[in-house]
Parts: sequence; structure tokens; C-alpha cells
Amino acid sequence: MPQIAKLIGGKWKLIVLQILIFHGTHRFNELRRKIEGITQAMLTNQLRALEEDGLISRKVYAEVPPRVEYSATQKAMDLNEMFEAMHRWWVTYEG
Amino acid sequence: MPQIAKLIGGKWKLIVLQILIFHGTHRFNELRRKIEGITQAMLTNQLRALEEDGLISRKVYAEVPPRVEYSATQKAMDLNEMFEAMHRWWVTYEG
DNA sequence: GTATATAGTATGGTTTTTAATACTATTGTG
DNA sequence: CACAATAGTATTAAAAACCATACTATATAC
Repeated sequence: MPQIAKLIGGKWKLIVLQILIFHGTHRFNELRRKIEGITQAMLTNQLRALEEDGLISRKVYAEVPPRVEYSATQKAMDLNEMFEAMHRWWVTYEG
Repeated sequence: MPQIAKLIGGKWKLIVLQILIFHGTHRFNELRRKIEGITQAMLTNQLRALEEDGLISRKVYAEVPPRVEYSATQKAMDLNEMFEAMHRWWVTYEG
């Protein structure tokens, strides 16, 4: 698993994935509000990258104002075990 | 677990940890040979960072030529579940 | 005396990430 | 008409990560 760091690495991807995996579908600005410190450009960026890697899916509604919803794909959902292990570890050592 | 990415992130840390956790203590140049593409400077770097975060320990032997051994600490060892989950996922989707 | 091996440090440069800011389109409301 | 809300894009700049290369010390082998 040499390149897993690319899928998951960086400052924001884990946070985005965690939200979408454990708390379901979110709109762009909902994510923005939940992830403090992230800029709009960065969020767009990370979402695009995650989409390219097949970890999230993007659904655009033809409404005004526009609505775009992001969800975790099955591929991302299957990361939940990893997240849970990570979380247990985190609680033990840094929580 | 917001900052876990810092402990684990980057291009090399996961690889270094995986080697030390699952294959035991290694000397500097043993690691260097196992991790293709890494430079000496980068390896030193990553090892220092991991040491600072308490994930690896460093033992220097007063010999010539010098010998320095790196091992995973218990804290790092406890990441094995995360690694295993990660590995299963990797095999499913990218293997 | 020369070469070799180990585990580094130092320096400079490139590439990638991240950030800040301004800008767009659309339509319903007052 | 002005304004607000959403989900972006574009541009520029700054910071961080990464890489290549050269250099060090030391004892032993030849």
C-alpha cells in the first residue's frame, strides 16, 4: 500500500472523509462550516481530488441557488474500519 | 483526531512505520535500502519527526563504523490495527 | 597511505500545498 | 433596482515538503 498516503494524505482529506462516512451526505457549505479553517478554494480542491479517486460522489441539483451534495462512495465507506482503528488509537494516545 | 495526519502524513512516514512495526528493528541503511526512492536527508528527517512524536526509538551504539538502530515504540505498535485495516482496504480496491 | 562503510549534516533549489482575495451566475425577495 | 444566498472559478502569493548533491568523522582492511 505504498500510495495510500496520496488518497488520504494532506491536511483535509481525512476530515472530509470522516464527516461524509460517519455523518452522511453534506452540501458544500455544510462541509465548509463543519471544517473550521478551510477555505472555499481548498475545499473545492480536496473534493475534486477525492472525487477523482472515487471516494466521494457529487450530485448537482439544477436549482437556484445551486445545490451540490457530496456523499461517500462504497469505496470510502469501506475505510470505516481504518477510521475506527485510528480513532481508538487517537483516544488512547492523544485524547 | 484532527491532527493525526501530521503524525502519519507525508510521503514516507507510513512506509517507515510499516517496516518497523511489522518487520522489527532496522539500522539506518537497512531502512534506506528497503525504501526505494528516499534520500538520506529525507530519511533522517522523517526518522527525527517520528522520534519526536514518540513513534520510534533510536539507539546509538558507540562503534566504528557507527551503528544506529530504529524500532517502533509501543505507541507505534498499537497502530497495527489501523495498518491492517488499511491493508485490507488497499488489497480490495487497489491491489 | 588509500579506500571503505556508516550515519549522518549543510546547502540550495524545485515542486507541491495551502492561503487570501476577488470574481462569476442565478433567481427570489423587498 | 439592490441585495442575499449558493457553489463555485481565477489569480497571486506564501509556506511547506521534497530532492540532489556535496561534505563530515572514524576505525579497520589492504
